[in-house]
Amino acid sequence: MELSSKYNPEEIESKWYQYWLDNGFFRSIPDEREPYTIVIPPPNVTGVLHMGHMLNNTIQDVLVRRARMQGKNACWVPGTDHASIATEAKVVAKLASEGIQKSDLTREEFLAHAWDWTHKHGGIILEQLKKLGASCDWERTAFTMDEKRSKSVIKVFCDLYEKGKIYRGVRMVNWDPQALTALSDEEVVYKEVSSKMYYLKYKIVDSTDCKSAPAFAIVATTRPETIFGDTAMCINPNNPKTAHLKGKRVLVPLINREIPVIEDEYVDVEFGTGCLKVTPAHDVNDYVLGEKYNLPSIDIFNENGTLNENGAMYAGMDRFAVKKQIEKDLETAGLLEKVEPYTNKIGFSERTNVPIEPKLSMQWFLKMEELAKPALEAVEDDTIKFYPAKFKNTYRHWMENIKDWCISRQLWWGHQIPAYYLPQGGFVVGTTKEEAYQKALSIVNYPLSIDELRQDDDCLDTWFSSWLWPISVFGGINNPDNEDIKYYYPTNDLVTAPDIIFFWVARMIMAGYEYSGKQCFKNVYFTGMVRDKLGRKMSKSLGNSPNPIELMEKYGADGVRMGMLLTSPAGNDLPFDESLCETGRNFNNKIWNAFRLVKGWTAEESDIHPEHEEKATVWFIHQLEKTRLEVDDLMSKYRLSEALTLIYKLFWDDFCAWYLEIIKPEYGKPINQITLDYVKIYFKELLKILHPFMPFITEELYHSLENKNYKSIMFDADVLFSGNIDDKILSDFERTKEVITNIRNVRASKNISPKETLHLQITGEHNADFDEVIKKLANVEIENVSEKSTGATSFMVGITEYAILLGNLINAEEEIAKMEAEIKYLGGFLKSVGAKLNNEKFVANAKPEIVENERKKQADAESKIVSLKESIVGLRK
RNA sequence: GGGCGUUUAGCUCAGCUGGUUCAGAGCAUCUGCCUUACAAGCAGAGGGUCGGCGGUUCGAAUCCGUCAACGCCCACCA
Repeated sequence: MELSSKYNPEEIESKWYQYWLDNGFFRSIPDEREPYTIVIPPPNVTGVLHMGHMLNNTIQDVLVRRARMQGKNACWVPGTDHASIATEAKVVAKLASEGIQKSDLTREEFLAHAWDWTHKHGGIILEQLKKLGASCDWERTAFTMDEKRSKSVIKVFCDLYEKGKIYRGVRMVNWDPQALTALSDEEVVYKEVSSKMYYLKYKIVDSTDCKSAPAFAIVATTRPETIFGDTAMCINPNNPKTAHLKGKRVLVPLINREIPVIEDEYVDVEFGTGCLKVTPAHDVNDYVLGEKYNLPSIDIFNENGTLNENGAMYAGMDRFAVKKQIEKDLETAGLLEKVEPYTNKIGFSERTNVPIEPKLSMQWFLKMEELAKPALEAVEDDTIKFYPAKFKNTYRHWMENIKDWCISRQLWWGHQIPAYYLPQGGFVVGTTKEEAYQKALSIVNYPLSIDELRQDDDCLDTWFSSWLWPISVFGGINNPDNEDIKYYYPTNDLVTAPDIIFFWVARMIMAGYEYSGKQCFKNVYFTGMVRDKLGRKMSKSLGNSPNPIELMEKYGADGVRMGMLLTSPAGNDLPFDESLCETGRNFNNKIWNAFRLVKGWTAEESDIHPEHEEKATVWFIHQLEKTRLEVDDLMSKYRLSEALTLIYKLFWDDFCAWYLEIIKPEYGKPINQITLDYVKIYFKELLKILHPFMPFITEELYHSLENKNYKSIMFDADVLFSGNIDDKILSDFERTKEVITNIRNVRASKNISPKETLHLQITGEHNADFDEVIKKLANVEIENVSEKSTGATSFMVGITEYAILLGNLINAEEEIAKMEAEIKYLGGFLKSVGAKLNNEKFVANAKPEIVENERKKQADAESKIVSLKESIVGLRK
């Protein structure tokens, strides 16, 4: 069969993925083997694959495949997240485009649309992951809102409520007037915006305008539209500039409502005018002041950001329109002293990108302090390890200052809060309406039918389901003693991005201890953020995000996987450039062509194993095993890109550029059978080391290499070599490489064809083991001499001199100049070594082996100079 | 404002507890090659006073201090 000189991934990739699926190779069920478990960070159910997913899932697949190859029972649980806000927003937008308003629908109708949408778009992303080669156990695919997960969430809510950890309360929340829901602090993004500072005039009650006592107090604010919610003005008691306001009352502009002047050191004397308007309903700090001084709180907004009846003449207008209008009206009324441009930071909704409105509302909260304790400890003492460890700092800081978690969201798409309100006030919590009803009956003293219970309209924050993920995917909440949870839990590694360390990672750790009494995973690998090569975040609006599917079509999944991994140290951002995929593709091609070469060889039985082949074959096994150990070490530290780079060099440089070149027979000639057997074994080993990184091409070649009926490379856990690595063989071969490179250099500089055999003279200590290798790769004849001939150019490797006879090609002047430069360099080197050795403190303080080494360096340099000088004398003859 | 981190070749990064000629790798660049596995390739080469300054030490890319630039997180003076 004629093989193309280019590797063509498309057909091969789909073929093998189907083969893996058909044979159930990703399936995992508990058995006697050691388990290895990863749960996927569930992507949004209606999302599509982006580069962040590519990186994250490639890493997980590498870890899972590696564990599987090591003979562990590897289980990678896939799934998706219902993503309340994001999904609901998409559904609302889609309905709007059809002329349907959410408010026109009942909850049931809306949810029917949402499920339709979910079924239509859901799972696309999982199909895309298959293209990448993700070896998930698809039979375990879970969804944060499927029946089992929903049951878990409700059970946990009820349990936490029973334990007194969940409570209801009026709190200042971040209100998203577009999504019509409260957001957690983590869902608010602060952005710098250029706005205006308005200086408003509040008339002082019972004052007349004169120089000593002005009639107005000036308040600086960026939000004049909120004056209708003012319930006090605040000054700093220590500020002489505002001392005249003490004990006074002032009038809110335009509506002339009287409010008191209060005093608190919170007010910054330096900032603005020293007078602060206090609007407890619409500002977090004002809210705190309001609590402290028992101020009334006037809510002036409707849920959608328009003003309510408290907004007087502006009732019904949108907050932004009011801001514009009120500026004009204040101006007209002579109550606006001035307006200045001002830059400040405003919170925006992460999901809808509209400015959030601090708003008082009734929400559900979860007490976090107790939950945080074991979770903080586990990370502090490395029970749960973070890679890179620097994220421990971030984690600690958050956990030590943890606030209660607002878990309710005013959405329909999600888990509805299992609290049921009673007709005459109060509520009960129960996993089902029936259970709640029974509880209600036990506390009310009036006749009650089940239909009179009204379930809370809100649903739970999405993260309230994802924080249970590592347990709930194994049914560990509903059935804590089942086989799966006992076997797979705690999971091994979690691979995720650092931006959800609080949202998700911290909360999973807490839920883990609360609901299993154990850590939920052992290691957390934080990936970096994928950026473009200019360092910008990838985003749809910039259009700088490549389509992963197209990338895989262009470079092959293996090529893209390699491209992603080549430069992605944990926790550091990944500046992605398509050329990385090109490198990956080129490497695939290299592997492919190495295979073509080996596959094309015919073998010849022979009793004699040619020396160069035998020696190189021994060398390569040591090189292979050395690299394997280094790779193991790097992988244990989650240094994936370094491990991959080592494998890359092992294959490209050591295997192809050196080993295959050494043993390659002349065109059309057969190769020695023993050598061929070894080459195939080595090739197979290389494929095995490569497989976690590049699953497709390795599976293809593994099967093609020999006609044996292999099952899959995925389970080939055999270890080829268990002997000791012989460092001498490795260092001797490194010297051999150096000799060969030097000879090639001579050829290049003298323009001598590789076909012309040269004569090499060796003076000094030299291990002849690899002489046959040198002869073949450098095309030389070798002679050991005590003194080299004249008319030769020479180079040194260590303290041995290698001379190539060039006859009349030699240019004595050039040679002398070269050697004199070398002598000069060595002279400088000797000087610095000598300085060290003559320094008594160095000799006294440095470790003996260091000193000994310096002595050796000195002796070597001296002997080199001697032989160089002799050579110069020889050339001058 | 508080905290964390980064700064080494044109680019992306290694360099662990100071000491092997320790200044490295890959990519990019340059030179010469279409040599029967691979031009998506082969053989070579050039390129950095390790962000600045100061200190500790016999010895600093490595440890300490300080400054600067950049990045991230937290807080949010209206």
